[in-house]
Amino acid sequence: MSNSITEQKIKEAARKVFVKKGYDAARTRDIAEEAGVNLALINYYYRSKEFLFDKIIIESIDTFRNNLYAIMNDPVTNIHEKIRLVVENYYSMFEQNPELPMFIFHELENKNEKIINEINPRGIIHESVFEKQLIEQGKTQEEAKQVFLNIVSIIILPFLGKSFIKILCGVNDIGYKEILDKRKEEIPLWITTMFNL
Amino acid sequence: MSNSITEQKIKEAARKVFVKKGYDAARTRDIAEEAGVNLALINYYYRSKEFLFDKIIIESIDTFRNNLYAIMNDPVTNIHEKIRLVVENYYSMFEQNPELPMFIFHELENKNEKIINEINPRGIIHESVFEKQLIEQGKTQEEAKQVFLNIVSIIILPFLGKSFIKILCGVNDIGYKEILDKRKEEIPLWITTMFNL
DNA sequence: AATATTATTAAACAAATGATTAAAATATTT
DNA sequence: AAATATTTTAATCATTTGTTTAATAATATT
Repeated sequence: MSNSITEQKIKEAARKVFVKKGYDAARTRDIAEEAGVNLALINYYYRSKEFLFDKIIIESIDTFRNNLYAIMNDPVTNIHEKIRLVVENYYSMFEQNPELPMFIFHELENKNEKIINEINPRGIIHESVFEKQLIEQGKTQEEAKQVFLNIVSIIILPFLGKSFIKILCGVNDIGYKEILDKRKEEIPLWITTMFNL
Repeated sequence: MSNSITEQKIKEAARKVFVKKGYDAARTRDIAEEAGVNLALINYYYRSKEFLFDKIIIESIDTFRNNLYAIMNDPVTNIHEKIRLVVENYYSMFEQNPELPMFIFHELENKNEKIINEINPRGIIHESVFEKQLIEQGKTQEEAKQVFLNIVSIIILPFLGKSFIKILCGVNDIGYKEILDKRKEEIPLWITTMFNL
């Protein structure tokens, strides 16, 4: 009953369609077609478009969140290693799935009340190992949050705003890719320089 | 005929509704109601939802773009003043209209082919005064792009991802606001430190 | 004042869309 | 093998939604 092949096919197709088009533009018929499955089976297995969507967005956010959490709370790695790992983690995630960050950010801003109650509420930076390590370096809790926020901003925004960046920098797809690759190397250094780490 | 009161009311209402809900979730009936105007008048004055949307998104992007362009090409201000002006410009823009950045970024990624052809194609950083000033400081063109991109990333991402940041940092609306206010002061220093300016 | 043009309205249309139903096919249990 | 439960299908429903239409009102022009 639970976790039939069909059920899995629907979820995978839904993930694909929702991530690509967003909740509002995604059609249940798109999902059924992508899954190669009769339209009615979506409601049969998942009750409604909205229930199906909630499952997927919550899974996406949790994956996103948990990766970050694991890196930031590893007691073995130091500050510099953590920064490098965060960069590598998100670069590989977003290079494989360039539409994922916009999906998460957009849907989270859109329908936040409902979703937020369902995802793991534990803050990632607050009382993390990363925070402790920064405090050992003489930073305050508030500064630690800003360090963290700048890491995330510098990594994610270029993935969120591909077209935006192409316009701003006056480059094409190749130029965009070059800029991103170059950044990947520089980000850890930028962060350590910026905060004297 | 052109620019009647009704026509303006529709455009203003449409801007409000589109920015808040996005193209896909916005209903022509929402716009008509917000404008206090008969539904048919939308098509009477603007032909279709899509034509109306295009007008608004292109205006939004151009405003966004032109503000940045003006600051970055002012021959009078130096690098540090430009950075501060960019920060102040976008903070005041986004504090007044917090949903604007997500609107622009999301729609730009969504329907980019059509929109991109209509907006001012001139790159903002390429051959700008800001770029020249950075080159005088010994930076390359590629480095200048990265400087610019980091400024934009650090400023905009926290506005794009309010919920995201609240989750990551484990703060509420007040904590979010405090973080943003604090950043505003720090960003120029971060950028100059990061790039040795 | 008469006429033409423009603006507005209420109603309706056609297509799209999420969901349901009842029957058929398939699998499982007795 | 028969009976029962589960899965799948095609058709249909009820709403929603962008758009159009035809009539009316308001305004401008002659």
